[in-house]
Formats: sequence, structure tokens, C-alpha cells
Amino acid sequence: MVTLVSETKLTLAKLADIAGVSTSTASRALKDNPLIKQETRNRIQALAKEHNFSINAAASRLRTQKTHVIAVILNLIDNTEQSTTDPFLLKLVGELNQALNAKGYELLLSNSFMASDDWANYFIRSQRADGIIVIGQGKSTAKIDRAAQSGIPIVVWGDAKTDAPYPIIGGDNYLGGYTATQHLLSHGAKRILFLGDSEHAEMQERHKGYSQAHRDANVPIDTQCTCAIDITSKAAYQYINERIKANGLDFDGIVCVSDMVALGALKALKERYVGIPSDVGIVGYDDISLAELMHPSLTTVRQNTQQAAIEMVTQLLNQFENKPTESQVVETTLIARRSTQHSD
Amino acid sequence: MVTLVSETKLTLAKLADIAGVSTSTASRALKDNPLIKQETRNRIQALAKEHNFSINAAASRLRTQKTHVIAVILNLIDNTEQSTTDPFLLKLVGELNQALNAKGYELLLSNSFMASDDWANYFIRSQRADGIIVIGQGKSTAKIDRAAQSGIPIVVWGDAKTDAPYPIIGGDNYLGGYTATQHLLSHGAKRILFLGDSEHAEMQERHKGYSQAHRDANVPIDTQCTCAIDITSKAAYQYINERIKANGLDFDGIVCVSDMVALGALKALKERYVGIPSDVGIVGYDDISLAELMHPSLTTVRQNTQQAAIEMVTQLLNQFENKPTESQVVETTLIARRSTQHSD
DNA sequence: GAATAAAATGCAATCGTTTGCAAATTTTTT
DNA sequence: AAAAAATTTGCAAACGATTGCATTTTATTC
Repeated sequence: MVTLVSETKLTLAKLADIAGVSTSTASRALKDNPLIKQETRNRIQALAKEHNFSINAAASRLRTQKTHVIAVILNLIDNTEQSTTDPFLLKLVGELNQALNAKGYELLLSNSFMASDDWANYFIRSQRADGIIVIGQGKSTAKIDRAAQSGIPIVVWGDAKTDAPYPIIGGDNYLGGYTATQHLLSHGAKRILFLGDSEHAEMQERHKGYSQAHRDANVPIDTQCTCAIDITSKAAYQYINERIKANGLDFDGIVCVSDMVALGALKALKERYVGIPSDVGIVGYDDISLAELMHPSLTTVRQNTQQAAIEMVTQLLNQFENKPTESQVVETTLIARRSTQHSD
Repeated sequence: MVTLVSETKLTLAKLADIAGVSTSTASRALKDNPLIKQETRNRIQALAKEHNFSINAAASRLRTQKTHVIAVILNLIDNTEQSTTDPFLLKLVGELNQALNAKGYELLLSNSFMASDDWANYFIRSQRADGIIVIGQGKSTAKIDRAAQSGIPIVVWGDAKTDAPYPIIGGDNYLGGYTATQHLLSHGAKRILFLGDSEHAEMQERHKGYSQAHRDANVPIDTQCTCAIDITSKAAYQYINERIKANGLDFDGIVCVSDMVALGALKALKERYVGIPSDVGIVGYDDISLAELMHPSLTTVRQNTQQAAIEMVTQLLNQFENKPTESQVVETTLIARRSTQHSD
């Protein structure tokens, strides 16, 4: 096997030597600094290409005190298995990757189990990254708050209505919860379950929307209908199974806090031959790619993740320049499909 | 808002000053170097904690010439939309993250669109990462080959039977294709579609297994049954729709190259009220978490991704120590569910 | 208690870029 | 053609940690 690794490591100094200029000139030429004559710039850039030269990032970062790396932390819930398998989280990561790359930044992936407890320390002061994007507020914002208090650049995906000293980007959870519920009510549902974990800020907002929709429609709310479960399809499956076993089918609609939860519920219902949407209408959240592939296709609430990713990156970069930042709500729309209605 | 950022940035030198020792001692103490007296080590480590000190990664990397970062490249197919939404790819990324962290490495996420063309240059020579893990061989291994030729540490997720100068970790695609097909045949299928893109090495192997299973069962193969489509649910959905429109239901089984493809196919079949598995049995690949949530639940081929991730990391780290490496096949098993059989 | 061995610490060079400022070169002006 | 201005280039000092080797301190031996 031929190896093209050059004899000795090529540094900027050596490249400069070859070109017959100083390292400062070479450095500037590679960055297209107008201080350097155009002709010289071209010559050195060509030489760099020819020799497969690449600036040493470690040295550059040390000198400039900038890494051009952003740490993205999946803030998973400790005792839950929402884990890295929820397609929504990963979709967001993918979008962030695009948005960051577009701005010349790279993405360092972490999750809250792995990263040490002190994010500011571990990522920023150690000069591993210039800023942090946290996906999910979790049940407690302790770690986030702590990081933010050290004054480091940080942005969070969560409920934008939460009051916090850092910008939070998120869908309009109140509206999402409201329209999902209203949609079911308008299709005749009278007893709607709210399936999720209301300890999360996002979920609480959705639950508020759920409640308000009931009031607006003059439909009574039963606290028995608010079901706290882990945000996984398995938990949803088990819960629905057990509930039906215990109470019979005592509901005719479900608002779920994620599509994964909805799919779990759906499976339980189907196995018991509950008609969907005839007996029970069901609404998910997130619009993962599988939602429309389900049978029946799943009505769900879509949050514009691409917009979210771009907004998060923008808000983060603003902090680098000490520009003011603010929480942002991204587009949130109900995608009506067959799990709540018969005809198109 | 209180900011705890200390007056002036804390460096190892300053910490050493506070402790009243030299930087060399401080450096060693923090790494728990036995050269330093235990008592001194404790004292300095405590001091570091107290002052929220963190070693500057850029400086450390520059000095040691090691980054402890691995670049993970999602090698997406250029003109296709397999994109970052396939849960399988992302599941693998999640597993890799765990496996890397366990070995003290961090994960830099990239995809083939973003990363420059010259991976060796961009990631390794630039000292952004110590090694590369490529997910997917793509239709052409040109970029991978090029990177490998420069002699950098690299590992690929793909078809392990491919002969290459770098270790390839992957499921047993031949076996997967074989057992999936055999399973359908044993349940009475006579005309089985192979749905996927056989330009990929992995898919080719599966197709070989598909063919062999037919021969072993003395069932004739019709080339009309090998269908080249993009690896997306949308493409599968369209293909099945159009095929039925044109030919009627001219098949009674489908072997898909991914669960996403299977789900697309499933949707098309259901919409036309084709009975599953009574009229058509269907087998997916990957066992994404949604496979068992489908209705009917999806028979599929599971590749042990956790094992794969650990193996990939091992093979990569071996290269750092110039130990020999070799391609590895990970456990590949058929998970039989309802989409191919009625009773349990 | 002196000589030797072992343990603990410190010196100083190095990793490869970047950048403020000074120096050299070229162009313009008179 | 000399002086002034504008354009290009180079010098050298950081950035902050690591590590081979020398040096100091402590423990051991006779």
C-alpha cells in the first residue's frame, strides 16, 4: 500500500520556506489577507494545495483563543430511556450540523451522561469549544443554569416562555398543546388523555394549552386524564395497556408529547382492536418522518426544526459579539392526518 | 446575573503559583503522575477543583500532538435523500458516542457534504482529530480510499467482506439477505422482490444471499424482482405504488434493504388493502425502534450496533498503536414478527 | 554522620500559528 | 531625482501545556 504521508510533517514554516517567504506572509496569504500582494497569495495558496498543507488547528486555536467548535449536548433525562434513539433529537442534531457548518463551525457531540457536570469548565474554559447548545431542558435546569452563570455562550432548545438568563429556542408549546386538543375536540372527543411527563417545562406548557382548549370548548377536564409517563414508546404502550385493562376504554382521544409516545399508544390500541380514529383519536408531537408512514398516518404537531437550528446558531454567535439575544419561538403547526379523521 | 468568570484566565502556571510549585509539577500532579508525591498530587488536584481549573485543550493538543477526538463522517449518498433522518445511522452515531467516551475520546460529527474532499488533510493533518470513522461505504469508496492511502487511522462501517486496506465493520450482509429471503420462502412466498440499491457493497451482498436462498429452495429468480430504488421510504412507497398500478400484485414477498424502505412499502400496500402477511410478507433491515411498533410489527434483520460501535472504536485505537487490524462481522439476526407470519 | 540511593521537584525547550509593529520595497508626488 | 506616501514583507513575542534531563530533597545504608 502506497502511503503518501510526506517525509516530515509539513508546517507553515516549511511551506513558507519552500515559497521563499516568511511564515507571517505565508500565514496571511493563506487567509487571503489583502495586506499581501494578490500574486503572492495565489502562489502560496497553490503551493499549499499542491503539498496537501493544512493549518494545524491546535496551534491556531491556541494562538487565537477560538476553536470554531460548538458542543451540542443531548440533555437526556437521567433515569429515562428517551436516549439517543428518539428520531426527533437526532433530526435536530442533523439540522444543527448543517446550520453550524454553514457558519464555519464544527459540531462536537455529547450527552449529559458523558459530559462532566461542569459544562462551562469542561467545554469552554478548556478551550474545547466556543459555545454550547443544549438540547432539552430536562427535568431540572440546574446544570444549564450553572453553566450559564459562568457567563459562557449558551443556547437551549426548550420552552421559549421559560424565563431564563440564556436564550431558549423552542416551538410554541402552549399553542401546540392547544391546537392538538382543540383538533380532537372538534372531531367529537369528550375525554382526552394527556400522555407525557409534565415535569418538563415544555410539557407543562402543552398541558396548559390542553386545559385551555377544554375550557374554551366547555368540556370538563378530569385529572385522571393527565397521565405522567416516561417519554418513550414503551412506557406509553404499557400505560395504555394497563389502563384499558383496569378501566376499560375510558377515553376517546389522546394528546401525546411526542410521536414516539403516540406510536407506543397506537400499538397498544391496535392490539386491542380499538378503532382509530373511530373509537380513539390520537395526536403526536414532532412529526418524525415515520408519522406519515404509520397506519393510520399520525396527526401530529410539527416544529420547524430547520428554522430552529438556524435560530439557535444565530443566537449563539450573537453572544460571541456581545450582541443582545432573546428567546425565540419557532413555527409550530398541526399536521392533520388519518389518526384523527376519516376522510381527507 | 452573577458571573463567576475569574478576573483573569487561570492557566496551569498560575495554578502552580498558587500552589507554590512549578508548572511541571502541577502538570504532572493533575495527571496523577506517580513521579509526584501523593500528598502534592492531592493538594494540587483539590486546588484545581476549587478554582474551576481546566487544562487548555488547544495547548495540550499542540504539545502532545494528540487530540483525543475522532471524526465521525456520515457518508451520505450524494444525490439521495437518505439524509440525516434515517434512525439507523443516528443510532449508530449514538452508540459510537458511548463507545468513544468510554475510551476517553470525543466525537466530532460531520457528513460527507460538509467535510472537504480531502479527509486526511482536513481532519488529521490539521490536527482536528486523531482518526476517522466513516459510516457507510456509499456508492463509491473513492474518498475513503483516498483518505486511507494517506495512511491515516480509519475505520468504516460497511460490508466487511469487501477487500480493502482499512478495517470494515459490518453485519453479515450475505447472511442477512439469505435468512430474510429464506424466511419468506419458508412461509410460502414464491415471488419475492428485492427492494434496494445494489450499487452499494452491502446491498450487493444481501442480494447474493437473496439469490442463494432461492437456489437452495429451488425457487426460480426473476430479474424483474430486483428493484433498484433510493434507500428512502418515499422512493419505496412510490415504487410499490407504481408497480402495482402497472403490473398488479405480481409478488408475494419483499426483502427490503432498510426498515425505512420497508415502511414505505408497507404504507403503499396497506393503502391498497393488500393483506400483510397474507398477501405479501415483508422483511426490513436494521431493526429500528419503530419496527416493532408498526402494525403489523415488522420482521427485520438486526445488526448488533452496540457491538459494532465498540468494535469500530477498538479497531481504530489499534491503529494508533500500530497493532494489526482486521475487518469484523457483527452479530446479525432475523427478528421474526407479524409482517411475515400470523401466529406467534 | 558521611556516602549512596531513591524520591520529588524544577528548568527550559518545544509544539505551530498569529499578529502588532518595524523594516523594506515600490509607487507617487513635486 | 529626491522626498513622501503607499504597499509588501519580515521579526519576534506570545498562546499554554508537556517532558527529558538536571537538580534538589529525603530516605537508606554502612
